[in-house]
Amino acid sequence: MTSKDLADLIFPNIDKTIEDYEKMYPERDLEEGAKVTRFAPSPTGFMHIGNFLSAVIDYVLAKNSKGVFYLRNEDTDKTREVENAVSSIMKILSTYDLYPDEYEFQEETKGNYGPYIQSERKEIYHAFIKHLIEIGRAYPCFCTRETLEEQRKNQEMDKERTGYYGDYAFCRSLTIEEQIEKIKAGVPYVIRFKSSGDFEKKFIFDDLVKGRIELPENDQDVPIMKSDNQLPTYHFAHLVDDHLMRTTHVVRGEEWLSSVPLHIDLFRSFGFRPPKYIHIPLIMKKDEETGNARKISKRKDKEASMSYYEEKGYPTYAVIEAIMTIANSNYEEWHQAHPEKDFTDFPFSPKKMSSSGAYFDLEKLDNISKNYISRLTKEEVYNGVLSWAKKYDADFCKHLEDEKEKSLAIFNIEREQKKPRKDYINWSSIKSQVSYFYEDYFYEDKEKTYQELEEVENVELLKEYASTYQDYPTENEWFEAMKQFAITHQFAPSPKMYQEDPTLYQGHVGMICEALRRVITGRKETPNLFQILAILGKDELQKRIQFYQDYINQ
RNA sequence: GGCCAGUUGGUGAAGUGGCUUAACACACUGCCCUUUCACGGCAGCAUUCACGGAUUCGAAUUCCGUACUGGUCACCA
Repeated sequence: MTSKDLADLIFPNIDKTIEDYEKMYPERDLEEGAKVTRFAPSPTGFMHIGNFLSAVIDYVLAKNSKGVFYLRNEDTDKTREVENAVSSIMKILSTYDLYPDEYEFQEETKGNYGPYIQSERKEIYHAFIKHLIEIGRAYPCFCTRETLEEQRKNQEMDKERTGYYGDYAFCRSLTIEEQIEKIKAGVPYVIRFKSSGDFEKKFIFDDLVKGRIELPENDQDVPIMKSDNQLPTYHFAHLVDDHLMRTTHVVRGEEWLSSVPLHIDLFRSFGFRPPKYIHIPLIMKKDEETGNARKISKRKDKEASMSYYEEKGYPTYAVIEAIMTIANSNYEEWHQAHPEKDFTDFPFSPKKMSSSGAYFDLEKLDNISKNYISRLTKEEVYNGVLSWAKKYDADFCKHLEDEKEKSLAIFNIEREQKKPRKDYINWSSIKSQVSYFYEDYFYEDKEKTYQELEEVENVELLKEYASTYQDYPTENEWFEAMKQFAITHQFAPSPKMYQEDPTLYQGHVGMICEALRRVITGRKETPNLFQILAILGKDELQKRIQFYQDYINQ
């Protein structure tokens, strides 16, 4: 009996060889230096911001070098799989214009290196495992979970390193006859990789972010194929897929760093050249309770999920910029210097990436987003809010559509000028900032509209002002008229004059403006009053003053 | 616990032996502008780079130790 017999017994129907697959998936014909990257999520239906970071980096790396960015569905753990997970991932990627060059679900972009769904690659994995068994680098292991658990406890008690290695790798020393016998008897088994490392020896490799890393060589005989569904574990799928799909750069979270010696051992067992590794820092968050940094968690932190940014209505570009800033902190500077360039043109450098965990700063995001929205045209803002409202606020959406011209005018307040107003943080925040413009919201509930204001005096004066109000072509003319109105009612035309001798006046022009602002908007703080008046118009102005009077007289 | 990595202001960070009396951005504070808010302008915000020691004419930058934080040690990725 030889290892060949064992391999044939385990995989009787596998007849393709490694060479066959090498021919089927040849080296990619790309320009010198082109990078092939992949985004390889497991279909849990949840897009973590850390995953997104790696997707963005993958994308930039590929685009930057005229390479290929592909999507691979890592669905080897069928117990965690969620329905439609991949389509929701695709949706997020496309929201941010991160279209994979290759993936399974669309004919025109289906690449030549598929299938891109791991559960459909079983045969390929089996061929590779079969080869490993034949050359004596893999073996079936019949240990039950219970015995392994027990062994681990014993190791802990003896203060030994835990795991399946050395003398603890019990099934490693089974003879081929014994192995065949057990398989024929139907004993369940996993396939383990026969490691070649020595834990006492140092293994040195270069990570593109972290630089040179020294780790112990791998001496663990890790499972590479599961017993129940015969699918590979992550480690083995990584080897087979990234080799056959000709990935040049593997971008993943730093939680994988310590398994690199295993992965490289795996690559070497086939004589393959391992890809370059880019282990990116985890995205952290300050824990409220302990004050310590901790990995951002999908259960506790709403901002861990990419869906948060969509619900809040952050413009996609703002999110990209915030993410790119984590990737390389000089991104903002670069983008300011090259405003016409796309983020994919950014010369991302793994070396420049911080190697410690980064906080994703929501305040910074707000700032980026604010600046970004301030640079948009009124139409762009309108479309942004509208498409957000379509999904999340049907009522507001209706107002936007029914009163489109007015809405455009609102969004244009203090916009078409050198330094545009910056007060919209994201699409979801806009409604509350502009609601008073819309009659339905303004007149909905007197108490609510005026709840935050102390009483405004001089309502009669405002009424009189309203009767003289007309459409002024410029702000200057409006304010001149306002000053004139102030003077005829013994108000100073400027606060300075009033302050010089308050006894001469009833007040100053600003006080009238303030009163007016409060009465017609229900707020103390608003944008430019002239532009608000221009949008509302004389009739509405008078109506609102009357509304206020009814409110205080009731 | 073993192994690995990280530690620069409130935050993200630049910085790889002298040009650093530590860049930039966010946040914060004060003043100015101003009919409110926002914008904008000006000013302030780490005499110091977790701590201790060593190397050096010279260290945030090199080395050693300590502390703290994170990662990893699954038939999960």
